[in-house]
Amino acid sequence: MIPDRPLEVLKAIVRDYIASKEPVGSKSLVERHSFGVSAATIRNDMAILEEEELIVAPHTSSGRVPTDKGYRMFVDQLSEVKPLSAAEKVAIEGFLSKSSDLDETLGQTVRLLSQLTNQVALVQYPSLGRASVRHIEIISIDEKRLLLMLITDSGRIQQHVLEIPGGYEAGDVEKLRNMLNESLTGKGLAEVSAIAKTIAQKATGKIKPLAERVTPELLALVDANSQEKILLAGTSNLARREDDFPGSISPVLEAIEEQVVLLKLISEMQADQHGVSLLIGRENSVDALSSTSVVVSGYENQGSEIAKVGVIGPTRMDYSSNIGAVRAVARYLTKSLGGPQ
Amino acid sequence: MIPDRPLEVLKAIVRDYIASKEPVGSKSLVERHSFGVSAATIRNDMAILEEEELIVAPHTSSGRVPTDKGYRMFVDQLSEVKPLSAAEKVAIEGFLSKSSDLDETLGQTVRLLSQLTNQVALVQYPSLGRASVRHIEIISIDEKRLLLMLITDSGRIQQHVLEIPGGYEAGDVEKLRNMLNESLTGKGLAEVSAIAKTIAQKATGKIKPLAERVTPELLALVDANSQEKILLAGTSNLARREDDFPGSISPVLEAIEEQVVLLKLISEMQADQHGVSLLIGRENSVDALSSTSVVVSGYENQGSEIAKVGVIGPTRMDYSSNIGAVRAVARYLTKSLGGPQ
DNA sequence: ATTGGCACTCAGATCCATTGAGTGCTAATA
DNA sequence: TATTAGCACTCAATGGATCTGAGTGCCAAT
Repeated sequence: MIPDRPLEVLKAIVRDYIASKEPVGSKSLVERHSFGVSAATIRNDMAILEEEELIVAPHTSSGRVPTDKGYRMFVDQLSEVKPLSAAEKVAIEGFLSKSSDLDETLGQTVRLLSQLTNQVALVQYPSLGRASVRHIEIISIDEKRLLLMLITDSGRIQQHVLEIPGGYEAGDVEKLRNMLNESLTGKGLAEVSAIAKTIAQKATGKIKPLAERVTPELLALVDANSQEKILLAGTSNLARREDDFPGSISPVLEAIEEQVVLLKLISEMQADQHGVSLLIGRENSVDALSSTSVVVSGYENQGSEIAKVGVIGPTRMDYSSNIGAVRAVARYLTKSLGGPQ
Repeated sequence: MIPDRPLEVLKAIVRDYIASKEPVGSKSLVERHSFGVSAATIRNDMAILEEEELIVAPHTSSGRVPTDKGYRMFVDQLSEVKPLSAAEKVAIEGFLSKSSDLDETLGQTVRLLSQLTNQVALVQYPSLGRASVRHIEIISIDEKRLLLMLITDSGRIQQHVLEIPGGYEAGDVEKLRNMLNESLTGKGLAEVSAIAKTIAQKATGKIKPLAERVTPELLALVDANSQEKILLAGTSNLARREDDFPGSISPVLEAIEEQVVLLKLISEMQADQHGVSLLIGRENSVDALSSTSVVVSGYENQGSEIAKVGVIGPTRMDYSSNIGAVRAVARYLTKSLGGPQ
């Protein structure tokens, strides 16, 4: 176990390094903080920390820099996160209270979070594994085209335009719609597939061809729906911190734009005591992201967690305020989604 | 006017510089191209070009680099653009022929173009100044909520969830919907505002409160609809060309993420003989974009241009192939939108 | 108009000495 | 045993000084 003072020294090193980007040495430490001991003593403590691989020296005879493990210990020690300023709270309230449309809400959220933290922000679209059908609608656009809509109880609306080369009759569409709604409303998305197929088979007479045209598209909608998706904002915030990345930032940006990778990453993260979870540096498995940290929190709808929001930035980030911001935004988002329910 | 050979020299300089990123000197020019004259002669020609500010020397004794004006002359001379490879054509066909949903189509387009060109690609959502209402739909979601939809003839679908605190009756909704459709279908979006207001006033009895609740939201939808919007893809492609940007790329990325700025920029661009228009370096008025060039082309729906697609990249880009790709994608996009019409 | 010849320029590479923040170790001290 | 002062040592960074070579501009000859 690490004794007390060395732990304090570690915290001081992390804080100073985050602030200055310079490796921090024993002398500047005793200057900036009042440990009540001399630089030599601090040096002894630093030797312990180095032994434990919590800090490392970029080269012999230079200050120390926290390792991933050091950052990890730092955040785990973090008992309280920096609370948001009043102005920030107002900003959040203002932003999120406006609209009840899911797309808009998420879009605003991600921009808000990126401005709040000066990092790249991300919002995962609600995963719809557990969602269910609220309503299915079929609307006539013109003689040969229909608009098929799927509305889920999480508020997500998905639509697709269908060509009906031979045209259709309004009455048939009406009937089909009623059939679909009767059998599918309230059902989980996972069940839709099986049920819809039996409908297509049960359909008789004039309705049959229409049903056979529509149901596959409905399934496609369900699929598209359960396809995970991430919204990003503030990519330029990463670029602004260019020199926190050895070599070039471009591989980092590439990795972040790669939805699949990001999704896998955040889906594996489990919330900790603050309701926030984070991956520091190489704790994540993506090579290009080895000098970034990810901070995410889940947001909920109807009491169960449906997806995540968070930020991603250089390992050398202000964990305290980022954790605070992510947590706050996740809460407000939950509220905002739960509200109009 | 610039004589013939100097013009050829300019072209060679541009091409060599684009390929090598090194200022190009007289000697390497005569080596790589067969002008049939000596380096000294080329130097004379280069003096002319420099006189005309088409090229410039980074420092006294170094090769020359094209100026914005030089690039401009180069592209204006460009009689034919590089045709796409067969593989690229296949890629375009494959990508775009799939879906008839506008959102999806544009999303695919922008990703495709960014991959094709290795630049940042952008697609402007159709401007709806000239669009008209195809259909208005009101769908019941639950006892206290309605989904209001606006479908325009450009295929764009916009929706918004409405809270009706006091609840509503299905019949009233039906009536209102019919009223709205009767008076608004086929009308231009610009006219909707005035007409919708009179409907709210004409409404009587039970329908009146509902109408008064719905029409403002409808107007909001029209507004949101005519609000211009741009889709981006491949931001990391810019980062990969970091060293084409003096100082840092981050201001460039910031400017590009600033929708308003970009919109203004591309809306002012007029197509040239190839159906493509471009801004080179400082030809655009955005300071942060002074070392980027923008290549855009309009795409059409129903014969009239509705919006633009294009790429943005460092001034030192391969204009020929980028122009080719942008033009091709714009054409396929037009076809793809026009097709299901 | 073109060319060979030549002096000139200057960014970039290479080498070297200097500097100073920071270290690790040891012996003295509380 | 924990702390400290003292000191020799290390090494990145800094700032000349020098060298090199690609490339130029100009001129006299063709």
